[in-house]
Amino acid sequence: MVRRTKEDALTTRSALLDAAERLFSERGVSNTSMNQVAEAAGVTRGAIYHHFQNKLDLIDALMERVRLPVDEMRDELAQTYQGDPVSHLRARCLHIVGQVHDDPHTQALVNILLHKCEYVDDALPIHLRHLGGRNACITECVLLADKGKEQGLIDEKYDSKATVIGLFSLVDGIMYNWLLDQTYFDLMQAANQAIDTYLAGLKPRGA
Amino acid sequence: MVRRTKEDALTTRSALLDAAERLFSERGVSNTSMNQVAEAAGVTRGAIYHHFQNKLDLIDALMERVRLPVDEMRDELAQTYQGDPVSHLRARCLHIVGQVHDDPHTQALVNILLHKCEYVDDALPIHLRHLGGRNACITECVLLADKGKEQGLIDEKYDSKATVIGLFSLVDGIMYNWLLDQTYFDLMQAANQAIDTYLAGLKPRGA
DNA sequence: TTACATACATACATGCATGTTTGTTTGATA
DNA sequence: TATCAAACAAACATGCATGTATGTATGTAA
Repeated sequence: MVRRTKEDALTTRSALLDAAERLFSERGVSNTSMNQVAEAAGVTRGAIYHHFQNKLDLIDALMERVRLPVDEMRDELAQTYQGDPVSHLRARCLHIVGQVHDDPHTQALVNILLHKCEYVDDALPIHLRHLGGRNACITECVLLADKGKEQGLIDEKYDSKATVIGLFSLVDGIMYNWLLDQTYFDLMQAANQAIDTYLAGLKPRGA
Repeated sequence: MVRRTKEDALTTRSALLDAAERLFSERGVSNTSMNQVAEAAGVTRGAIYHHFQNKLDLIDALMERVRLPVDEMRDELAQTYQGDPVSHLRARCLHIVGQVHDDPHTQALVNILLHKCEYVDDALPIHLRHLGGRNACITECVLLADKGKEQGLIDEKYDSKATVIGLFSLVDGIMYNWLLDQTYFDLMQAANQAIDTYLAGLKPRGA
């Protein structure tokens, strides 16, 4: 059956994205063929190549559809936040982890990015978007860390950029390992304790 | 020219592993064909299929050749270490990072594991080895963390397993991000500060 | 020196993934 | 209502990756 109206076309497109997201996350990007995606969506490859140029374009649309946590974090960072900069950092990190924990779309996409695709030259545009968002987010958080140092909440000896990179790496690493084996530990508990530990370590010794 | 003596065969095998390690790390596992590996090693696919059953077997041999940092860490953990448990943990984490930083083979393999292969069912045996080593290492480090709590070096409120998972995730995340873009930050500096921060956060508040 | 096994190269068969092109059915538009 | 374009399906062409089978030259042991 051919979908005819524009709404139907959007339904098809959405079904294709859903199928791709699921299959990529389950079986890996390069291990999933366009035909498999089409079949899972109940159409043929003709539909895919009508809506998307190729597999990369399909992945690009996947990332376009889901706001990555770091992007959302940047938006919220722009808003005012009552509280000290360190609490602000903690809230944002926990928000990222929470989104991966609770939102299936986000979880699938992060899983794809961390475990189900290879960082090769062909996929460079996709990874550049990933990296670009992260770096911009880091840059903004460095300002927060600086503010924390000014307010005496973070020890002067710490370099702010390294501080933020460490914090983000901690969050990345926890999600990375949890997505590898979700039964091995509880994500939210581990994230809460680890972030608390790290942030506690930032305090000046005298305080 | 055909290699004839046993030594020559080992040379060929080694050249194949070198080529595979380089190509996989540069262009991704599923994006590199057996033919490309053979050509890079100066032989034909016949040589590969003589030495290895298939691509998975080739990767398996790659991992067999290089001792992963966590495996080495387990060995060293078994040895006696003068100093407190927390310093012990710090030294081991920095050793892992240092090995990735300094040893090209280790760096290539970790790069492959983190960025250049997809965690799909087909590659399960390889990833199981990876996970197994990590989990065993974590189990041993949990004992160290417990000892740290006994000695009053680590706050009682922290769960030891979560403590170790956080520490390992921090190390994983830093290597993960550094391998993504080695120009963005200095690995050893970031690792040193981040690990120090995390370990400092483990101390009891009163201390 | 003969005989066999090793260490490959070469050739073959197969299948699949991709990209493109063409065809068909309908909705939308004038 | 006639026409055009959208939304696909279906068929086609191509290339590559894999696995295997065969061939061959040489080291090695009896």
